[in-house]
Amino acid sequence: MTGPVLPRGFYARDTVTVSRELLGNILVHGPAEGIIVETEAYLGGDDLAAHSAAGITNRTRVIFGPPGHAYVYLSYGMHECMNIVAGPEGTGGCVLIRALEPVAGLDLMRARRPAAKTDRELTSGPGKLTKAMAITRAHYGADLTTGDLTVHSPAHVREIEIEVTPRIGISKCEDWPLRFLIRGNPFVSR
DNA sequence: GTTGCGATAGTCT
DNA sequence: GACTATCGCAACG
Repeated sequence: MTGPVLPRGFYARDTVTVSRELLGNILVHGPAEGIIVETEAYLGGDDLAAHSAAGITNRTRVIFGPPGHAYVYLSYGMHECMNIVAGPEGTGGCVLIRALEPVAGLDLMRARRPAAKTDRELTSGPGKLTKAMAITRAHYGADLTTGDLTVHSPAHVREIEIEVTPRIGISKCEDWPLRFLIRGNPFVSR
């Protein structure tokens, strides 16, 4: 059960706001659905940890396009990671989706993630969730407001507590507090 | 429960 | 040619 698709305007606000408010919303791809429980903000401008810091290249061009589109890239040569372009067009901000709480299509996810020994391991990391949700680089540039891959508000809004920490796995701007997660949720990474 | 390490390929210098 | 916005397994305690 999900509410309406988040509109373009949701994503057009500043990247940190979008990162925080994405928590609790639901990523939907066909029968597979998961609540977003952990995100990271990657800013345009002087955030040297962001891929957009390299400027507009073949890989990063979608980050500088209109908000609400998917930026999917290959990490460490084998895992895909999914981001959502945020902020006004041209600013180079995006939000990395780091973890989901699976809510529908669990059997499908288990089949796609044979390495997961428990349901907690299905989507508790950026490379894991793309596998479980069948998100690939074919979704590069996909419009999340109209396509088969969408983000919905929840049918019933729940009160959540947001925890803020530094981002994971980077070697620049390591102490910027740009990782956001739902406090106490067992499906967050690491 | 934790720590350490190798795999693997696309992207940029 | 170096460097990754990671994961899973093996070897511990």
